[in-house]
Amino acid sequence: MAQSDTVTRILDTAEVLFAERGFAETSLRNITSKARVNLAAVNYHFGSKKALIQAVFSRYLDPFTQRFHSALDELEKRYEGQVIPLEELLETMATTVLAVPAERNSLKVFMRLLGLAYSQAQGHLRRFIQDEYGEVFTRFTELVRQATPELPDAERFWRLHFMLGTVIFTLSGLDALRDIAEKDYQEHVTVRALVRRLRPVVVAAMNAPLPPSVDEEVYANPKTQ
Amino acid sequence: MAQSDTVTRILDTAEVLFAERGFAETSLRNITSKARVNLAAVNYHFGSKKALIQAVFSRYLDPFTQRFHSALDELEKRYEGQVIPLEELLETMATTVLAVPAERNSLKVFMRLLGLAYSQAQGHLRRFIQDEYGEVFTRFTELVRQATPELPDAERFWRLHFMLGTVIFTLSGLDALRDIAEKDYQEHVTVRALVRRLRPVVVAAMNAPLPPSVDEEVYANPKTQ
DNA sequence: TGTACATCAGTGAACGCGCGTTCACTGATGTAC
DNA sequence: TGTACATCAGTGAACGCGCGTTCACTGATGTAC
Repeated sequence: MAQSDTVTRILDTAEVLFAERGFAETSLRNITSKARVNLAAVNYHFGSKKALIQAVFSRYLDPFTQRFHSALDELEKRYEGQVIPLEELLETMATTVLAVPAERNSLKVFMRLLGLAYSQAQGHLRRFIQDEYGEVFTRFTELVRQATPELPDAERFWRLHFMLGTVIFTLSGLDALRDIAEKDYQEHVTVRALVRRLRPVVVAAMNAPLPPSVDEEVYANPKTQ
Repeated sequence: MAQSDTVTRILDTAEVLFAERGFAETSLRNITSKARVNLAAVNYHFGSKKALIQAVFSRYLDPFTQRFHSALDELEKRYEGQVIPLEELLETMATTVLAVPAERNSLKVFMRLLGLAYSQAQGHLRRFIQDEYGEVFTRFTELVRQATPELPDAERFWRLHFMLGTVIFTLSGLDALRDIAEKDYQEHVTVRALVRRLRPVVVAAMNAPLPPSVDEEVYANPKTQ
């Protein structure tokens, strides 16, 4: 086994198992036996299970942030100081998200991992991701701010997270949802088809009318459609 | 300790710990020591950890489905066979979701649990929820179908799940998001305030224009806002 | 009213098991002189 | 060119620990006659 093929095999196997069952539910013995690698190799190469989890994320997020920064650079150059439209920003993000894992056919895995990062306990992981990759997200939200000057800052913040929820929830639960959709509507759903469906929904959501301020709020007439 | 106060204490403690850290990360020893109850009591009263997890869900979902059915009955009576507008349906669902846990001040816990049900491995849990509570969800989606006749069935299916993602992701990650929002925008966010923000977004998302069919799809002119 | 027995909630201690991690070790390859 | 030593990837076996579950038991309350 040449000069750390082992490391790659551990990462490849770990990301699949983590995505399928979560971090706590996946033991190092699961990983190493499936990867046909010695149990002690994980601790030898990564130091600990925590560090392995972080390494799995880095392998996706490092190329992602790099590409996303370049894509945003290009966009800024193309618009020469003019405001970049929201659709362009969303499109660029979608394209980058799709491009990265395409190299190893596992967008699903990437999305499941992101979903887990948010929902699983693993406080260390949220901190790690924020520290290492928070910057590119900040850059993106600043551009979104310029593209949506009419939105109050807090409203924009919440709507971005609403949409983040939509995307992560849908794509990370894709397998289960796809099974239902296939059974009920006889259509096979690709990730790209889903992104096509997501586009108008996300744009409409970001451009939705502002909620009434608290004192204006009244009981809606139930007869108004 | 009178006639199964113990059961209540176990459930009260378990739901909080499960919501905070997930199922696998919460041991029976965590629960029983915090609830100041004997370790063996969980297996005595519930039979197993799995059954305890399901009991925690039933305690929320039983009253929820009951109230939701009544609310839908009332709505159908009020509209006497006419189509119930989408806004009414969404409003009714929101009201019911808010009403149930209000009785014990833990909407947050309820939402975290729902989020976990989707994202954690726990296959038994998804099956349990589908079997026990699938019916009311089916009834609701049928009413939504009547309210949105212009949407293709598959499109409606996906949009409902997009919105489910938004709600579950936002409310289940509420604490973390609230911390950020409070720091950056100096506003304290209540769940009710969030629901107020969610309303127009969800409506706009459901009413978004249909995506172009695959053959119509062309590269958008980057200059069009 | 009294006694014998059954039921039930709860307990304390132990069970075997799988976990992440550690440690002493091997054997191949690279480096210094 | 040859030898001694260092470095490095990888290994096999064991470590202690916390886990869910089980089991024999207690003591209070209810029921039958």
